[in-house]
Amino acid sequence: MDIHQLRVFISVFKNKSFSKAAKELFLTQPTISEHIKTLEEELNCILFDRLGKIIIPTKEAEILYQNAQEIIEKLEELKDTLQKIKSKPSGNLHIAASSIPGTYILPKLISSFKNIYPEISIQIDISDSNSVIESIISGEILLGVVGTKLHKSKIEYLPFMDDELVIVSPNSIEESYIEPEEILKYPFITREEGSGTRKEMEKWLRQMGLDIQKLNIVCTLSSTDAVKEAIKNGLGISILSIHSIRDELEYKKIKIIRIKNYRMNRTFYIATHTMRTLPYVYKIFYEFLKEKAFSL
Amino acid sequence: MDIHQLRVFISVFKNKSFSKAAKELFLTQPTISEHIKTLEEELNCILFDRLGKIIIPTKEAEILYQNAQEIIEKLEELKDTLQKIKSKPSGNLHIAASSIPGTYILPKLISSFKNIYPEISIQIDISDSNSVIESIISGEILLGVVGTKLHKSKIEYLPFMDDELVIVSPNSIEESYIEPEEILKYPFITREEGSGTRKEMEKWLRQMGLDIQKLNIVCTLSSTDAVKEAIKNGLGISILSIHSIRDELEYKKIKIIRIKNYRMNRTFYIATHTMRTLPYVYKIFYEFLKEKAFSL
DNA sequence: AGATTCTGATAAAATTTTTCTATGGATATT
DNA sequence: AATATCCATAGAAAAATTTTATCAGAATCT
Repeated sequence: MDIHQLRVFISVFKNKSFSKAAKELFLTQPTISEHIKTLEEELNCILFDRLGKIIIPTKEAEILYQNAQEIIEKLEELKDTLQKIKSKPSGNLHIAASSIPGTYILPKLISSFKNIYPEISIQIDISDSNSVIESIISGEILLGVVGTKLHKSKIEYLPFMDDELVIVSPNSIEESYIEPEEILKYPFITREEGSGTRKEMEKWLRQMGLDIQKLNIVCTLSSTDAVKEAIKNGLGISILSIHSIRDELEYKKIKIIRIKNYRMNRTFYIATHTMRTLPYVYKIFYEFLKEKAFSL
Repeated sequence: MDIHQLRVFISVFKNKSFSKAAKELFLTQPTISEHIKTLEEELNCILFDRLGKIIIPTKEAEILYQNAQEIIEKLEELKDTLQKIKSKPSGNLHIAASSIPGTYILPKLISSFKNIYPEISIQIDISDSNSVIESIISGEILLGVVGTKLHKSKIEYLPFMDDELVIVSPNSIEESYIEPEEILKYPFITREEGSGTRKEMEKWLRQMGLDIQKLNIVCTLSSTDAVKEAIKNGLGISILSIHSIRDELEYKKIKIIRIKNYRMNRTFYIATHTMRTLPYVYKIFYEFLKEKAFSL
């Protein structure tokens, strides 16, 4: 059954005439006749008694009229709903991010996003870049923020924010610029094996040509905050994202030591699946991030 | 939009596959593709993300799924309703009848009809045959019972019951068979001018070759009951339908005088419009009357 | 009563939509 | 790397919708 037929029926019922319905719907009268006939056959009942000049709807027509109207209304409503979720973003935003973006970058951005779209609720899952990408591929998550590019064919990466890894030390250390090898001189605080940050750290040390085995590791901790506390208390130095020590730097609780002629820069990316359609809320958030990119 | 497309969509959504939907609906996979494409265009949104081997429904698809199911359910329900009013007769039966059938024949029949179909409520409008036919032609009434055929082209008449008009007299009169002219001897009670029964009476007297002016009219009354009372009290004779004096004859309150070699027979008909469709309740009642025809 | 003007029905042609076959490219599985 | 399975696309075939043209019946108006 076609909705079109129901519309035709409704017009005939209202106009009490096949030909008037034809005019109303910009169709010809035989077309109307045909549609009513089809409906009558499909529903196995007579809808109009043709008395020559006038037609009279049957009881069946009265029932059909009520229901047909409801069905068409429901359909219009549905179309409306589908349009509205495009124009009035609300709902749940479930995103994943690796630890630095998830902990130090997104919360601030999300706070200002919530000011614009208060009805949108947001959930951030923090894990490492690898898990974030995996959950996007598996379809669990539609949008992530990561610091590494993986599975390049299936994931679209939009550069979104720069990060710099710096050597963070207690204020007690006087030097501000050192050679890479000098790192080995200082007591070093590290993250637990397997953590994303640990891998990242090792990658950079290797890149500077340092043998990780030769590090003077005094402590292994399992969170960035714990590492920061250890540094504040003069336990040693570590390598951290500049984003993670914004406050501590401002209040001069710790200091940065830079390596001569060397910067540990990296970029965070917004990661999405190349083939998935983002619901409107996600698109909005995506555009928002794009606009705010590189602003911190 | 075709309901068919919604069914296709629902199948794809449930099966999470175009080709499985094709199998389920006995269509080919390209047909399914085409239908989903059409829907997507009509609703102006993507319904499934095609990730190669698997498809994932979008948010829009989730919404459409809910609504499409409801719409289809509503449609099935509607078809059901239209079938049910065929199988479970209930509702209102509005019929018209001329005075004798309406007063003395139908009540009894309706009583036994109600025993079979208790949910059907019945209204009888009693008027003269002319008005009954007019109200059928005007569409006000779908079924009537009358004693005369009028407007034969538009009305279908089904013979339904015989009537005999008899001369009714007080028990005090001894004769039981008289010649037509002898009617003039007796004091005569008549109905008011314009009433159907009066016209009928005049018609029969004229047919017997009697001059109505010569009747010895002692009283003009406006209901059959009043006439009967008058006869019981010995005021005079009258001509009445045999149906209207069934009880009085049984208890011998009055007597019948017949005319030698002459019978005032007529037939009652069930009258319906040739072009109107009878709702199922009416059809049932019509069949019921047909079955009970000539049974009283 | 007869002409006119409504009404809807019908047949045949034109058009549009639906469906199929065949094929291709992509992804997942072994 | 080979195979199987998935969806998309193009073109042909089938089915449906719609139109034009015409008819017959009913109401209306001389």
